[in-house]
Amino acid sequence: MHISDVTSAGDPTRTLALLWREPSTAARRGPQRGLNLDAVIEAATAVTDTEGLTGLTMRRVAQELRVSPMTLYTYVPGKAELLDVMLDAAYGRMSRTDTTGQPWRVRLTAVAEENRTLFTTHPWTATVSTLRPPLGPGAIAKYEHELTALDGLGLDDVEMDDCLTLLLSFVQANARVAADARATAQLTTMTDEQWWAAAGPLLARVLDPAAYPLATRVGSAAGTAHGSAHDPAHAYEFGLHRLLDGLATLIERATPAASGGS
Amino acid sequence: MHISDVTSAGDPTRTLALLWREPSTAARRGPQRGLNLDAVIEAATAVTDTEGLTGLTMRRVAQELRVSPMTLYTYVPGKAELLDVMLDAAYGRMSRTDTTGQPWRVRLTAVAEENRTLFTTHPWTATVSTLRPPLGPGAIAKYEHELTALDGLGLDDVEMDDCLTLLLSFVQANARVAADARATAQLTTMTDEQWWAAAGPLLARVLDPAAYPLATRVGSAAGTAHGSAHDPAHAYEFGLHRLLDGLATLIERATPAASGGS
DNA sequence: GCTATACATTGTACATCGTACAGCGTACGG
DNA sequence: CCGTACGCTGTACGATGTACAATGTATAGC
Repeated sequence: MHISDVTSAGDPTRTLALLWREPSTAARRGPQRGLNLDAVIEAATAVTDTEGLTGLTMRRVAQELRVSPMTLYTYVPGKAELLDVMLDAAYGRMSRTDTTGQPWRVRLTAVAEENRTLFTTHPWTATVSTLRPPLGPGAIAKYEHELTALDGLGLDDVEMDDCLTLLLSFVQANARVAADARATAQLTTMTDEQWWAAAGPLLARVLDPAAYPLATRVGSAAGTAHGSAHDPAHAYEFGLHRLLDGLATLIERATPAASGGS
Repeated sequence: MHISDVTSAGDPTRTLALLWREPSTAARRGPQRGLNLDAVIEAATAVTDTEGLTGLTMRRVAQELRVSPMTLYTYVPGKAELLDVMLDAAYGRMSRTDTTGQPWRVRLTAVAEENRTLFTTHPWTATVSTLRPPLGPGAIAKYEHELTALDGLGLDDVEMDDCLTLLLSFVQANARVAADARATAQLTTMTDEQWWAAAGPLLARVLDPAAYPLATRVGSAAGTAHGSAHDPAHAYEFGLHRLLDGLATLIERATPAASGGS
């Protein structure tokens, strides 16, 4: 039922120490640790990749590591912080294409594509809120990299952040739909196509086409065009083009010389 | 912890009958019903408006109606279907401004604004997945109304749906941030400003500005420009303008005559 | 009017979650 | 060599959605 979780729900000090792997100050006294933070992150990520955010439970991760559930709390203060470090680690592992010298459209498309790949390989990353991002090395490196794609276009600092936020928000929104589709399909054991195939005829019985002419016409046109009333891949292509067109009027006003390719 | 839920997780037949208020075929035999579906919807909506989606529990709604939790199952097959009818009811109550004759930019801005108002008055509507929308009278009326804003612009049916989807997806993504902010603030008893105020200095200690020049410069510029690293209202204005600019190149190619206002 | 039946309502119960807490055993600092 | 800090674990609690059986009520058919 539940799909999305919050990050950074814990104490910022503790979380930041975790993210930046601050070494423990005091000398270790007790027994050897059987695991380490990265092992926990890896196991948790593996579980969540295959079973979704609903599958991410402390018990499940512990089982994966052949350890009692409570043991995880030795390495992580709680589930929220675990999600934080998982996210930062995923950011850190993203591929970062060097597109210096290329037209800005190519550079922004690459940024979008890199995030799209992240959301594809780790669908759960699309559904967590990044309002309070994990301020770890991964997230910072990602931010730095993505800003370079917007550097030298005549935008001021705030505009650069605005453009990046808009672009990433679009890619994430698009990926959420795909993630939702997967989660819902798993939850209801019914794919989207099956659901629309079941709901469509039923709807036709109660729906008066004369009362809602546009809805019925456009709805069925869109439904038949892509498979089943919504095609994330098509929406991505369409949306990205519109969005870049929209950024173009801003960017080319700032630097009339810079004409983006494609 | 959990913010987002899925709609339409139940049997489409049962859900559609509920949405369209199909009268029960058989004659009523047992005791009088003490409530009705709309009362349940109203109570559930009131609870969720004030306490968020996490506050929406069957027990809580039942308590509001001074009834045992299991009683709700007389009026609704389950929580998923309850969310469906709640959403459709909220759609049905949305105000629909008549903007016929106005320039397309004005019309689309009105559509965006109406949805923004929905997400403001009922924040939870922004966080539920509408991949499988509640196909009730409210949702259909909303779809019909919003499509009229895109009618007569020379777009084909699929393009109309594409444009609307993109626009609504943007408004929803923006509203999700605001909803997340509220939920996180409630969960951690710490506002966004407080969180950034706590995390910022900590981050400055571990972050090397030389290694991440753009991130530190742009990050702090954006942070000081709006209150705290992200301002949903600003992002909305900025994004909507870019998005309409992007749609302009599509629309004005379709109908060179149609020049949008603003 | 009487009874059988359909239905509204409810208390109890179960599986699942995160995690607080106390106990147990280990290995290092003095 | 011993006290103590720390890793690890079993048990337990409150919260969730909802299945199930029991209880009571109002109507249909006679």
